Amino acid sequence: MLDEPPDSRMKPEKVGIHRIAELAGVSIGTVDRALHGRSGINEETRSRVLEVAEQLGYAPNLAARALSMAKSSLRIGICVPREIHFFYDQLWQGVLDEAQRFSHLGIEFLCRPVKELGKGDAAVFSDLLHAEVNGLIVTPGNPVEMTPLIDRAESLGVRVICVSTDAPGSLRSTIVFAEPSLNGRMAGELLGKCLPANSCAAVITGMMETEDHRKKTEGFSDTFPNFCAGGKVIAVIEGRENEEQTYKKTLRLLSSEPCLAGLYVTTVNSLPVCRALKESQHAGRVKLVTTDLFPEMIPFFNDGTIAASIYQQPYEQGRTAVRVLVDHLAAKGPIPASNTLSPSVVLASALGQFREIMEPAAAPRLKIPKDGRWIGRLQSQLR
Amino acid sequence: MLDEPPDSRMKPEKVGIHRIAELAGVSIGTVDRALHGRSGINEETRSRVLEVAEQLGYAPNLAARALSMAKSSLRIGICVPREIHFFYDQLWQGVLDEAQRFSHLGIEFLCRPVKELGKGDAAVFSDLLHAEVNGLIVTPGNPVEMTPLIDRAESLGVRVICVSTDAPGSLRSTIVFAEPSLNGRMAGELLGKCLPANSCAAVITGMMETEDHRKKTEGFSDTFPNFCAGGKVIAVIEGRENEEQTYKKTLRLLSSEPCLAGLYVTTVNSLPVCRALKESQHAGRVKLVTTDLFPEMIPFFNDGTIAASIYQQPYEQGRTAVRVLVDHLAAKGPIPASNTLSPSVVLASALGQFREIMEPAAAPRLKIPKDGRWIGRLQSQLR
DNA sequence: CTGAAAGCGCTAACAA
DNA sequence: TTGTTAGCGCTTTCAG
Repeated sequence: MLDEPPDSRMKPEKVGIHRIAELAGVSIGTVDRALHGRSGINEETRSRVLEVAEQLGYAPNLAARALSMAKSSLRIGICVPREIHFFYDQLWQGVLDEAQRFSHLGIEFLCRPVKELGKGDAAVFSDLLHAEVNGLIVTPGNPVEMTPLIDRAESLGVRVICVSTDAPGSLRSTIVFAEPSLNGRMAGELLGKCLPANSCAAVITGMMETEDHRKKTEGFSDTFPNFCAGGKVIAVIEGRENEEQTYKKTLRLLSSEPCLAGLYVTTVNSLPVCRALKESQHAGRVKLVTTDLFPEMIPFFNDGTIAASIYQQPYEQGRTAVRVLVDHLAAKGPIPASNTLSPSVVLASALGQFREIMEPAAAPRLKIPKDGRWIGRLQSQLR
Repeated sequence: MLDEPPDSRMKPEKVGIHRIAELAGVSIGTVDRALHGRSGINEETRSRVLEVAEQLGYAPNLAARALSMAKSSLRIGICVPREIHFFYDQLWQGVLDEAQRFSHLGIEFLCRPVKELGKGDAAVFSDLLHAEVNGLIVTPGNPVEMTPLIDRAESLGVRVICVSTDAPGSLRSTIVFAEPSLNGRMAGELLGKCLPANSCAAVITGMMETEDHRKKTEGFSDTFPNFCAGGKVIAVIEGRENEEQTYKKTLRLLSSEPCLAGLYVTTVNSLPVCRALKESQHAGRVKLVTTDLFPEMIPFFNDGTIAASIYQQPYEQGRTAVRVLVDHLAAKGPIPASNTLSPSVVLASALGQFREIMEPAAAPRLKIPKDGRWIGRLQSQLR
């Protein structure tokens, strides 16, 4: 163990706008104008200042900036559904957790949860626009209806980030999500690799009108045969988000298609499928790949009914959306054109890793301020 | 589209030490003393101030604090290997990216890369301790040698976070990693589910003396039979991190065990195994699960030689380590006892999601300041 | 024991 | 076109 004397590090001369001003022979006001491309400065002076800054490797002190801009602080609006809990609780939690971490930048978060995907989000959205937000995080349940609103926001200089669901034709600054077709393709690859050649598989989805459901189904159908020689997708069943209907249709499918070896459920509605499989003695024999993850699925993982689940990581989606927006707004960084998360493959052995999700006790029913108002702040550190 | 008038939100009165001082009828100096448990204040006054603060839900403005404490700012030391590139470049990148995001807190990062895991890290570590860091991020390649150093650091009030590798007996504040045995178990479950009953599998590892390699191997051996009825792990081969040796041993295994149906490589050394499989016409027929991910693996994914890879997400590990440490140091938040990431299952269909890793062009060979000194700063935003 | 005041580095409004 | 100056909210030092 070397016990060397503290190394003699020299303090590198602080480089701030004052230093630049000094070296360039101007005042800090001018330096500021040069650095920010503001008007009212001689081009010659500007380039001289910039050169000095560059030479010094100047980087602004963001703490100082945040502080000095404290009055005109940033406001971020959030318009995301409450239902389905399983998914959006996690998303909200991610948003709030990350928001909290930026409390010191004095960023204000206006949380406006909507009841359900696509229900009343347009009203809430334009409401937030009027609140003069600088950025908006939204889950556009109804892209067609939402697109003009998003475009208007962007044209007003309000950066819009879509989370979890896209509004493809719109001018939104970026999207944070797990591509639905990728979900389908991963499921297809997994099942294709796990089943013997010439196997039959089926998809149980919600409704093919829904883009998300359709894309997952297509992704699966395209991919499965590539990984299972001679494999076929013999049925696509629409459960229409209804438990009873899904349960019955699954039972019917199982009895009418005895060759069935694999099943892919594209929605969160996997419990009725699990029940149908168990009750008809198919559990474990028909390989089941589901979507997302919630506590009620645990037993079906443990007894082998569910082979794997493709998890869209809502918590990470929420965190990422906030992070990207804040990085852009506060640090003036660029916004990546897209931030697609890779869905993760959940296996029984790794269930323990998704603790936050599996222990409702640890994350008591998420409380979002009723009045929709929420200001970032860290836990009180009094004492 | 509702065009309502801007809602009449009242500005919530800013709550800072001035506000507290006002309401408590004291000066900001006194408030500061109360809030920080400093001496020289009447206990009665203190509790009154604290009460007011609590009532107001006061949270300090960290930007202001960082600014005013600019001289005595936080210092974080980072002691992580350079080699193997595949893995540690990503880890470093995650560390630097996240560090950069905290530049506004005026945190100073002392980066001291060591050549290779366990090579000279003790010296670097105690060096950093002398630099009076407040926190340390380290990859203890040789836990036994490192433990006393870590313990000393912690006893000096320096929080130590282990990344990627643990020093189990030490007093380190927390660990950020993907549990090796979990890697093995996931690989075992995947192969077990993809192979028919009574299949034979084998493990190719580095050396069983290495804890990481041993744990992965054990995890796999324990799990595989649970998911493959009658399945057996018929061989554990030590490639000793040597390409040639691994290649030859794999070839030998393949010819001596014609029943072999599955293979799990626990180390980054999977290329020679891929080559052996292809050249002996076993590619695709023997299901291969590998570890980690780097560009040279792409073709083997695409042609089906590699069925899946268990990826330890080094980038996320680096980011998480910095985030946890900064959250604790700057915001005085608690340090979670452990932060285990779930390894992700990489499939051919999802390769595109790991773009950062797959496109060396996009991330030109990571540059870590040679002198080991690095101060958080955002990319120069000069014009 | 308590109050007053000087910055930290930057932005923005106002003067020249 | 440029310089000057008043804060932003907090820590810290120096008086009272």
